[in-house]
Amino acid sequence: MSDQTTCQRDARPRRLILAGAHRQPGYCLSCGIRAQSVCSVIDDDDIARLAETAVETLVLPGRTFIEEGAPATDFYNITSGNVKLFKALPDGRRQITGFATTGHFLGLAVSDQYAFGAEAMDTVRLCRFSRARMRQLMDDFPRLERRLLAEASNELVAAQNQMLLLGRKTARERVASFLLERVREVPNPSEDVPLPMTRSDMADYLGLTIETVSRTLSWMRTERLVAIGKGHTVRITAMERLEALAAGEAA
Amino acid sequence: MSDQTTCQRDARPRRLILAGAHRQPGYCLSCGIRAQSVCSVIDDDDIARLAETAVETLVLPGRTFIEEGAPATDFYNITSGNVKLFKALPDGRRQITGFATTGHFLGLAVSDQYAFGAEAMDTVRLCRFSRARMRQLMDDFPRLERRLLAEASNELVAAQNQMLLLGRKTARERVASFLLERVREVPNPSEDVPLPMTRSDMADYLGLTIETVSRTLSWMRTERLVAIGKGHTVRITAMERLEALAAGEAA
DNA sequence: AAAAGACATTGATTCAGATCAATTCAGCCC
DNA sequence: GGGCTGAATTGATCTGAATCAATGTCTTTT
Repeated sequence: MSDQTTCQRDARPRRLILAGAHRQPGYCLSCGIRAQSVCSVIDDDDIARLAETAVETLVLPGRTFIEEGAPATDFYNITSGNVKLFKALPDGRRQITGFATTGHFLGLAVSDQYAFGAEAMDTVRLCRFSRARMRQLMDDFPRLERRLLAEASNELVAAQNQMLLLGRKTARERVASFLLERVREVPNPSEDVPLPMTRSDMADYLGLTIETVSRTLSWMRTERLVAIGKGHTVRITAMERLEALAAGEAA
Repeated sequence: MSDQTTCQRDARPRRLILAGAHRQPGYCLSCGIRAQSVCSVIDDDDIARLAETAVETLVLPGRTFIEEGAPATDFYNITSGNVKLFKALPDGRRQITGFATTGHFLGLAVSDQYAFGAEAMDTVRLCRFSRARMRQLMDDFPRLERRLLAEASNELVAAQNQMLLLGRKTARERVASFLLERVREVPNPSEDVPLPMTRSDMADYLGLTIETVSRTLSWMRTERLVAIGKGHTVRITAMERLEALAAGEAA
């Protein structure tokens, strides 16, 4: 993380790598900076062609860096940090469609407008490509396209799960599902699960109000399903029952 | 449509084509039968390698041909007909995550289980590939992979819209959004829009009950927003107002 | 044409979650 | 520590859509 300061265009990296799923350290495909988790190694000889159009950006917490409906000019790869993706209605109602973190690609759209907004939840570092550049990169590196297709497929599965949640699950089932989704982010299921978002974000993600989220968490505490810790953490204390609840198997 | 009877493996087609978005007639990539709407032309010389592993299947109305949670062995391309995709909870609650028709690909998943079920709404004709075969096809024909990525991107956008609908829209807004989605399927917005699904399907798609769907359509009729025709058709009579309602701009 | 069955509409009532309204709590900055 | 501010919790009440319950309308079968 020490050399993860700004975009080092001139400092030729040895290998050019994409931040992403495989969680091994390497260099960002676009800007060549060292990133924490990466995949899709591309060999040395390609560097010259690639290290050109790189733009690395630092986004401050709370900043909306993709505006829903704006012309979709760029394509992003998150190098570090957490992002919430959302859609909104004119009267302010909001639906968070997902959370994205290190390695995620954003802005993949066939349309010429962004279909969603994106806001930084903490300090976010990302690499920005033009869409033309992206197309070129996909032509040059079929692995990138394969990778994007895999990511899109996974997101589609997640989206289908979320549709089931929003369309058919009760408040308790929704919160249980959400907590289990968060648990999958930590290595050990019995340790504290960080919830790096506000109650308002949870509500907008789950199609509920902050009051209902709060009440439901309180209910889970009295039912000994979870222990609510200080500073936005939760520990699961009855995994089986929580899983049954999330799956809609409750009485 | 005349020669669209069964899979004609031995009858060598002149060109091998993928059913899909471009809406031009041609031959199915996998089995070589003539399909109504196709794209992604692949040149003659590839036929020998391709026409092998073809399996064409005819699916009767109401038949579930992809079972949620079953091993994801195959990959499908719909040659004709309409399909509903859904997820279900153990107690029978159901969420339809989308409708698929001619040209759609199904079963694209990184996981080894199908994330959703698929049921034929009418007589459906489809081509089945093994997943190994699919991988090979993608290697041989980069256009196919490009095409799948575009389709996945579009579906992702649709899924995000649906999440906003399910999480934050009222019953009236949901039904209005649904009708406008259907209108986009017909060439002329003022003509009759077919609704080839039952009230129950609409309810399971919109996260409502059949009663609420029915009541809402009746309300729209009395408000002169739509005219409800015989045999599952609707005509929009106040497009502007319906669009405002769907967008959540109502008073 | 009548009977059966599935689908759709309409009405009465209930209820889960929203809304409105106070507190209470957790950081933070002096 | 003591105020300050935004977030979270808890309580009281309301309401949109669900549920329960007929009734009506197509389609298919014989």
